[in-house]
Amino acid sequence: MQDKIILLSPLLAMLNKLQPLSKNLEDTFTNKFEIEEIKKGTMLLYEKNVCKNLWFLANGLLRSYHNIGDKEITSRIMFTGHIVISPGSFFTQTPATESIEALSDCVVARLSFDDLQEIYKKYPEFNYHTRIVTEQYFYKQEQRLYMLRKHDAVAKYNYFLENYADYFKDIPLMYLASFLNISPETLSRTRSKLGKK
Amino acid sequence: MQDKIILLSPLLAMLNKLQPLSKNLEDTFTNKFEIEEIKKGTMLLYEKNVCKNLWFLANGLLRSYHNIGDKEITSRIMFTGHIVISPGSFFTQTPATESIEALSDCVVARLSFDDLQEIYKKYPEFNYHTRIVTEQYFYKQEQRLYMLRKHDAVAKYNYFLENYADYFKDIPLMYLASFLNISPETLSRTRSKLGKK
DNA sequence: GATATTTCTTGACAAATGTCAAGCGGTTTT
DNA sequence: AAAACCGCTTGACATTTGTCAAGAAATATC
Repeated sequence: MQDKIILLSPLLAMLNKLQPLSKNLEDTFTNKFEIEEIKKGTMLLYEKNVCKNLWFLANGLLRSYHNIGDKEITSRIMFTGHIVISPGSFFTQTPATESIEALSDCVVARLSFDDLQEIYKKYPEFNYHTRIVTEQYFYKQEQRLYMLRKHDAVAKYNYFLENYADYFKDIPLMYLASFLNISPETLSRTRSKLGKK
Repeated sequence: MQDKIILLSPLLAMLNKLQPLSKNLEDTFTNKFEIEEIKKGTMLLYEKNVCKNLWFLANGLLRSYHNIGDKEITSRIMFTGHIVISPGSFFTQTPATESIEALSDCVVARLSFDDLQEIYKKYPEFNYHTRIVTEQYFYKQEQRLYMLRKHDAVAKYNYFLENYADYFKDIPLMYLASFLNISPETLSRTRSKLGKK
């Protein structure tokens, strides 16, 4: 339990900063989470399954991806401190169109959809927090769209450098390429053209 | 006032379906809106200004766009029944990176950011509704991202046909091209290749 | 209804990116 | 230590898309 509070503290701090949580809410919220340590390569969600959990990524790296033909397209990369779901699947409790995989050993805190609904029921004021958090993730996604619309690989990579580079220190370039929606070869050439910044 | 209720009725119906609004909340919410009839070509928001309003598009077509060099990139197209904001700017009340323009004569209902905050203050239960609505717009955006990651113009156009075509009946193809992140010429050739479906 | 303006299409060409294949270098495995 | 594996780079080439330009078609304006 003590461990749980420590692992969840960044999440709780963020929520309390938005608007202080009552003691009861904070306790209930904390209790519903289950801590899991998962190994690199573990699947958190398989495509076509319903995303029944939300995870707080206390430590590590995750990616979501889907297959097109024989290729894997990485749709998102998630870092320590992120709240992780497959949005369409979690919100509507319908089958996911993507899988979620651990890119490193991770520590995650898992909260089920059903438990979250119970929290909403008992503590309707929690909707305020999740509204704000959803808004934040929403416009981050908007920025990502902005990047993908950039004309060429150089523009995308420069935008990436200015806005995401810090997060990608430990990530294989092949996933970065997929994140930028370009081939690994194009990324490699772009980097050498720009002098490996 | 009667007009206002009629114009807002699809929005109110949607919200009431999520969870019935109290009479007071529904009245306050309705009262804060201002109806505006705007002509094709009117700007609702200019880049670099703060998006201080949310609009319910009761009738018509809007687009948001930003300039890259001497070109306009259409980022979104919004249809009758949509809630319209510039997300990053509205949520954080910071300057917008996009402009919003009427593609046709429109009827919009305008609600200011400040009035919305007052509603949240007086009626915290309204956070439930906006949480759900934000979630919905969030995963719609996710699907849009999915489309933009498709390999080539044919795949994008086919995905568009299956998922968006109904909405785009009255929209010049040049805006559709921008929506798909391809040039108008490529869209034209793609359509003729596929037999103008 | 004639004219002007805008949008769409088509062609020719250039540029960017993807694909396939080979090889390099580091890490892990046995 | 050798072998196997994985990610990265580089080259050659094919494919796709963008760009520029011209004309056709559609729409708006007077």
